[in-house]
Amino acid sequence: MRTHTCGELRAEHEGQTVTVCGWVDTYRDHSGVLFVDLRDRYGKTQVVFAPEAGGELLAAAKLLRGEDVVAVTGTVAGRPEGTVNPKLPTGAIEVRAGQLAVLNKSRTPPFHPTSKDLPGEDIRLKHRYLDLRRPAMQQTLLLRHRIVKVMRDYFDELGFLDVETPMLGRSTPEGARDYLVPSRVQPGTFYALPQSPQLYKQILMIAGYDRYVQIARCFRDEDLRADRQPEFTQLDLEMSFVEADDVMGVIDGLMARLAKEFLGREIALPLPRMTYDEAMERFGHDAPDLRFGMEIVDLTDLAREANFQVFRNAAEGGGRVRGINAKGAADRYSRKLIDELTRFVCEDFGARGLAWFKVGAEGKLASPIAKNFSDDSLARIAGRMEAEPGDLLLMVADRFDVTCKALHALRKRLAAELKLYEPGVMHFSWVVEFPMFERDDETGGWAAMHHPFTAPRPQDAERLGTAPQQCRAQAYDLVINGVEAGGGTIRIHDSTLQSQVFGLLGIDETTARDRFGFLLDALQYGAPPHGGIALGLDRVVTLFGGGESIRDVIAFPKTQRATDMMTGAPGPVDPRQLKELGLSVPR
RNA sequence: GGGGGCGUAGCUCAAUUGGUUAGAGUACUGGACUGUCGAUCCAGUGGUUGCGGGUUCGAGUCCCGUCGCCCUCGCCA
Repeated sequence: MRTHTCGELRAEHEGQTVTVCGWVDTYRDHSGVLFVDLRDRYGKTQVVFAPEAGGELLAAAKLLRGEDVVAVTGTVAGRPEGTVNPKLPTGAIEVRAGQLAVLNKSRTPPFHPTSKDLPGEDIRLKHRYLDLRRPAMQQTLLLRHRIVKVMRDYFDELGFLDVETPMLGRSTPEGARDYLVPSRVQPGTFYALPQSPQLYKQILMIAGYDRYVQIARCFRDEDLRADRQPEFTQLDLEMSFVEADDVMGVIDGLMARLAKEFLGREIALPLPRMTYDEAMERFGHDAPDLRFGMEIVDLTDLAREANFQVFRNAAEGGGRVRGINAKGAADRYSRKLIDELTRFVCEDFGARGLAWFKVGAEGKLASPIAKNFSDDSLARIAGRMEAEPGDLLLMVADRFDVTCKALHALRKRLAAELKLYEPGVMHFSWVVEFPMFERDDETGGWAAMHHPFTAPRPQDAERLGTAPQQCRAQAYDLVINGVEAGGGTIRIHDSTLQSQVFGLLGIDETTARDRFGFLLDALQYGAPPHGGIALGLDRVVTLFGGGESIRDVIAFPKTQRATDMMTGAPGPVDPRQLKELGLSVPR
């Protein structure tokens, strides 16, 4: 139908007869002559309807409106002097129309894809077919395609095998809430959509497919965020006969290739690594944003000697007093703004208060609470925090985990407000040696921090029975710009050890056999040491595209209430369908 | 489940302290215009101020409830 796209015609095509197809982007009717910018995903080309081609053609063109789909046959011509448009790649030429076919008239659209005013996201989602016509969305989906292509090529070169795993699996109550699919054939039973292909890929290792990779769709029925959708995509991989270093090395190589391809940057390998404990100590979070400093400083020992009760009580009660130094920010934060920061850490992160000092001209700390400290004490705090005139010092005294949450949130917020990093910069790193277990607030028992198949470090295996809280896992998270881009572990390949971990997690033998019997069995038939990782593809694309929300890198995302505004999903079903499935819905 | 923000014309937004007939740009419709490119100029259509209730002489504005979208805490092995 078409001979060229709307993005490819140049001066060299002058004189050729061509047919271009696309959407009417804009039209400029000068009565005697009419211009139409025709748009497709490759670009825009100006089409001219002039009287020489006949009054009938011009009359037909006058009826064109935005988003009509047309085919135009005409001659490529250089534009008259002074009318070249340097803003368009095709701006040197135009197509002098000889024929016009209106392939499909458009209703007046609720918004125009190239309008400068972006409509609200709900409108964009409802009319996603219009939103996806926007050049920015098309570029993003192209970026996503190219990233996936680089990934597939990379893993193919390394001998990885792409294997598909089932979408209809078995529910495992651990972890996130499952999406369930009722079985018609066996009423009252349910499949679960995969939260990840975790168990299948381990089985593939046991089956001898020593390098597996998959771009896998995953499902988790939890509340949504800007970086969380109920269905999302993972780059999932697993390797046999490897240690953590090997898996991280493979991902290092992938990140280097992506950085080179999409940022035009060489990044130094191996990517920097930091232990979980160090990350919590220095940044208060297991996915620290390393694009800027403003590290957390511990003041607990100094607080113990201070007269300030809040600090003293925290320090002596087993808590911690820690702070951050917002360099040069004293003038930027008025008393009112600091009150807002206080409200922020208290209401959102459970802190009981926010202590602050502004560093004056001679390095003297000024604050409503300064009177509670001796000059010597203040000087030591200033020294510890490397305070200089103009700095703003912020401190939280509380349980360790509360200081982590509050200071991490503050650090993130201040960095954004103070523009502590360049928008285009990307920082890649690993956080390693996560704890095996964390306390489950509901049951009071132990819960797996990553998942129940994670192997402890060899030197920690014997502490499983004695000091589980001290066990560190062979786990590694890839962190990009303070975002957890992916995570993985070396798995347990020994059924005895696996049973022991299940036991610690309060999964008794009967339950374990019932749910994971196939895995425990498989582990007894020659399971190689293995491990892997999964990257959140949507997040990776968002990061490389410089966006804010993963909804913008997903063609058809869901809203915060997990609905699809275009299709209306989820929706009610016919009672007959329920009956077939043996289901009844309470009203 | 909790906290916060937003909701006014198809779209993007405005509307002073609660005060007369809710405006602008754009889109759309009609007209003018033979080189524009965010075309321009003239005219016009277009409103249950998300929905429901309340306070008031009077509500887009204040109060209560509710719905929707977004951010966030919890949640997310």
